[in-house]
Amino acid sequence: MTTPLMDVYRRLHDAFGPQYWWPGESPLEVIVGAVLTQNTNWRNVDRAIANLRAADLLELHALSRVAQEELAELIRPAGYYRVKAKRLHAVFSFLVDRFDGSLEAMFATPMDVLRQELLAIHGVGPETADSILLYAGHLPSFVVDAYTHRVLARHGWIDFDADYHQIQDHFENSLPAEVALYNEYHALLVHLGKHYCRKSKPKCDACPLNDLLPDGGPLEP
DNA sequence: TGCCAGGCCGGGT
DNA sequence: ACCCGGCATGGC
Repeated sequence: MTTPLMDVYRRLHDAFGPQYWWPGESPLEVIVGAVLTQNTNWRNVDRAIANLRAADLLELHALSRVAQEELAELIRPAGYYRVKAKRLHAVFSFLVDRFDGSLEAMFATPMDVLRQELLAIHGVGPETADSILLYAGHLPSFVVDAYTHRVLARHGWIDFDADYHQIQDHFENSLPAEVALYNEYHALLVHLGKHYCRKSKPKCDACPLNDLLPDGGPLEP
């Protein structure tokens, strides 16, 4: 079976190749990155994570013990550093209290149940929860972000006012529930968004999806 | 220089 | 049920 979104995936994969997202990083590091990258450039997040690594803090029990102000200073390059320090601590407390610090135990719980539990953590919204499920837990939850929304809306495949779960359902109903596919697809959409679908750039000549635009070019914004 | 980046929360209408 | 401001650093 083939669907328009499968075709789009093939186009993106042919054009950009595999993205190797979050390769070789520990699940914990992925979780930390998922919080730090909220509305933030990955380059800044990388600096913050490098600080944590240099401080020998990329380990749950060390992280859950470090003072929030100290954590805040270390993650400063990632921006919003005070709120993110709070959010990270909320996540660490959850991992320790609910699963005794075992990520393996956490990801063994049924995905839909776990997703609801993650969403209940202060500072974890749908994209962060789905990123944790997919990229740290290797569970098939499709990640939607601002780029996903913009790319699909500009092409007329969804309404501009479609909400997170409408967009997620659109993907999950159009694709086989495969972790590798979800992983690669989201990463490819981010790549496309960064290079060809910026807010300030409604159209780009080299965009591999140009011939899929509606007549008259991309719908604004 | 202003705008943007792999969101989310809380308060006001 | 929306809508909007706050949160903050760094790159182009």
